[in-house]
Amino acid sequence: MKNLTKRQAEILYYIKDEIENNGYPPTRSEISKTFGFKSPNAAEDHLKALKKKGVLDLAAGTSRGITLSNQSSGIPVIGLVSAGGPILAEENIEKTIPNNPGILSHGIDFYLKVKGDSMIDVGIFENDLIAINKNIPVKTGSIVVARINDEVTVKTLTKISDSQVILRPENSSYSDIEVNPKKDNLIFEGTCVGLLRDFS
Amino acid sequence: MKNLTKRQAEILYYIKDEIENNGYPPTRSEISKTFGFKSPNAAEDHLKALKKKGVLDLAAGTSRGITLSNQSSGIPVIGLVSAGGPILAEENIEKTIPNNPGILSHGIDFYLKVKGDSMIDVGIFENDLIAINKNIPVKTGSIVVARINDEVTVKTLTKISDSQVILRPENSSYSDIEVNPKKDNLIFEGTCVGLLRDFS
DNA sequence: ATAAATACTGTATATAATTACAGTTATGAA
DNA sequence: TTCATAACTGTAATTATATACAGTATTTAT
Repeated sequence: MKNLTKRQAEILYYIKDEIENNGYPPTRSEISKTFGFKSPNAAEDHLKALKKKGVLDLAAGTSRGITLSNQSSGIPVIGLVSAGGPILAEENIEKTIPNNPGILSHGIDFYLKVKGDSMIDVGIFENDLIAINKNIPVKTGSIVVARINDEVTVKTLTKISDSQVILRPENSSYSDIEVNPKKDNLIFEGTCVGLLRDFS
Repeated sequence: MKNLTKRQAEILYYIKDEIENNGYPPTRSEISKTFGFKSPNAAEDHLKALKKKGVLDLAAGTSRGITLSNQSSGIPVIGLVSAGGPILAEENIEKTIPNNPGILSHGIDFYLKVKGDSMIDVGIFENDLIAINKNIPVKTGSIVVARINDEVTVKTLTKISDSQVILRPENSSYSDIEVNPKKDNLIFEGTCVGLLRDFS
């Protein structure tokens, strides 16, 4: 996705929101009213800019003819995470799947494709997609996505203090992972809020 | 949902389809063109009838102002199935959750809330929602929803013939269920195409 | 330094869209 | 039989909407 300006992002977000709430996109006038524009042409200009950047499409001569591109309406699925950069970096996004507000009780920032069998005792299997929320504060008992010295892992958080964090694999063949946040580089990427499995 | 006429169901389905494909609902003219009506008022009449029956809502003076009710856009979640009637009977529907075309590779007719632990070895846990497609022909190896003498169960289908059907619980503590379709009343309600779990 | 992009105001217009009113025909229920 | 519902045709008017053109001011790349 090309870099959107702050204003453009606001407008895209508003359109997304309107579609979620009303079931149909806003008109130029509605956009203008919301943002306080005195001319519908301000909205028109923004829509053209957003179209140019590929985040939406406009059907000519069609009222409310705004379609969000999959990219901007979908939720990214993260496969293997490359070392270094942020988890949501373009190179980590395997695909996007349509957003479904209301399907889970918490918001979903991304899906992570599960590797390995370290969580099978709680029914998380290889290739399952776990739904991650980045903003819920991590707490003991939650299943979290943690990055320890640049390696991304999914575990149950069983203890968290300044000097010791314990991450538990939910599989009796594995042992707890102890991390000292003062020595190791530990980042919590989010909390698991749901699971999606496709039998195909 | 009040009983829709065949025509009304066709029109509702078309609207649903348009929203899925375009991202916005059709106009009266577009509906009329699709169904060959010579007057946009035919569509208007249908919309009013559908609104009266509660399956959609119309925003006055608003182009494409059609919102599908949750009931008609969502997918039913089936909790406990009462004996007798069809699985999708109103009384079995616990709630509906928004439809998300594209989230799984097969269509979803309903979700079934899992009871018991008979499928934990394949990661299906109590209270998980399994996504069911009614129309995929059942085959060995699939996880199916079967109704045996009016009791609904989820198992792996391991053998199917005229005289013997074997349903396997995926939990080493349970034994295979053998059914003789000639003697017992066996109905396949659908095939499991996915799984949804909400950590809340 | 200059061009291009961003972020608007202001005006105007063709046309897209809703929606009312007046009918017709058929069907099933009271 | 008569009334309500369903399923349309046909016309028309108001208003909702897209969208072009002409500007202005600011910021950002080159």
